[in-house]
Amino acid sequence: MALSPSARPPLADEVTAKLRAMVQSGEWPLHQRIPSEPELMAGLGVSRGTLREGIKALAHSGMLEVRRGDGTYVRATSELSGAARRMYQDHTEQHILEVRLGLDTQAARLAARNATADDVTALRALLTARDQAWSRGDYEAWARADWGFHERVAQASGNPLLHELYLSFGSAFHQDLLKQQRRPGFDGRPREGHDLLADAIEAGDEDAAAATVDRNLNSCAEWLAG
Amino acid sequence: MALSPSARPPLADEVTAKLRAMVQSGEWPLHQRIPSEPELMAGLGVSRGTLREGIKALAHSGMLEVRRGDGTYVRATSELSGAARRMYQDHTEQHILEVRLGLDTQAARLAARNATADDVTALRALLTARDQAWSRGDYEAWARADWGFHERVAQASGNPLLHELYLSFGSAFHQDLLKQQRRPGFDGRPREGHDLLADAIEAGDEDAAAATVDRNLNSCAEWLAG
DNA sequence: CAGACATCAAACGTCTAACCTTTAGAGTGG
DNA sequence: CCACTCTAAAGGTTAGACGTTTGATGTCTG
Repeated sequence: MALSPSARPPLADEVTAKLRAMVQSGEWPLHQRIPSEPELMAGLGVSRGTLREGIKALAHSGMLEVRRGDGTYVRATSELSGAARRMYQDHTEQHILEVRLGLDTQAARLAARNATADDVTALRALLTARDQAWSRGDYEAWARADWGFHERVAQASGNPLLHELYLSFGSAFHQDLLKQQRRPGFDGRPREGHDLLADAIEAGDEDAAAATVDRNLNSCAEWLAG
Repeated sequence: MALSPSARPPLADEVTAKLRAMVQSGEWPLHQRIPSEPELMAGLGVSRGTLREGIKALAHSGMLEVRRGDGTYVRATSELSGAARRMYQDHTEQHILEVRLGLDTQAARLAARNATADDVTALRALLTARDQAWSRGDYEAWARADWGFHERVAQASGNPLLHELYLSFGSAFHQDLLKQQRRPGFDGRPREGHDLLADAIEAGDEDAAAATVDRNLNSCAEWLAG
């Protein structure tokens, strides 16, 4: 009798889901070590093999990193980032930049449509921080602020999917950013582009926002090629 | 002798890589069942637990589907699709469409820049097939041709990363397409938009190509909202 | 006291072997 | 021809054992 509410989902999948929930809920913070396998076995009431299947699934997707002889650490809060990072290794800088251009342009357009006053305030603050960091030669802070600005634009788009995609590709984008900045003669203070984008977003001018991003990244592409 | 170039990577990871290679190389075609666990154990020379870790990693990413009591089947050729599909469940139709608009627009622009004569020929052929399918009321063929057209544009962009991303999101995009077409009053023959896009690509007019996609999808969005 | 080295315990990596549950398909009887 | 039964195959799960790596502890030496 099929009364059986049975057809129960594989235990290992439940384990995977529970582990993912622990990470996404923040109970296991980023960069921190999670409990050892024996502890989790006891806590979840499953055998080691089952538990390891769950762990490895998340490890493979980049969310966890398992270090032999040491422990297992949280490396990302989303599962896309792992796959995205792996894809990156197979593609050139130019192709990455082209994809980013597509996402960035759309994010800017939507941000112009949907950004709140808080969004605009945050964007302005990040631009100020970016400028100050450059002035005092703090490259790391500069990169963080620059990336923070772009990521905030994606968030201001009001589209969670776009935002998450952007975050997932973020690590790679950010790497490119760092690579750029180390080139001789790079000037990290092109306020024009970023300020214009913030202006367009605040004004709600979608076309201007999109055009600004387009101009910024295209010049960036030329600079890379040159 | 720790010079050891050793520090060999986990065996399970090698297994995962080998399985992925089998799928991506096409040796294990889509929708087909892969060898059983005992066979793979013998073939790869690893224990069942190790093998299962590799399989489950790919299963979790959506590339394989493991059916208890039956076997394991190939469900996708990329690992992004699984994560992408999962993300889809958490987002609305509108947000999906917005992301697609960003990717589609960029694909069209790049296609106008890089498309070969073969690309254009293929695009024209797909449009013809699309039109004919609509005429004879073959919805499935219509959807297939329509999706094929868009996917071919992404391919013609000459950007493998963009193409792969597009393919990864393809299943979900296609689902939306089918949902649309079932609405009463839907006219699947808007040749204008698609033909104009093909024209722009053939002419190498980037701005026109991007504008055409923008117009098409925006009207589509309005139609969905209305 | 500082640094190099030896040692140990903890944690993950892998293997073996068994038993359970589910599934698809062959086989059988109506 | 259909429905039922039965069975072999395949994956699901568990248990225990041993190997390997890593980080930390402790000790010895200069």
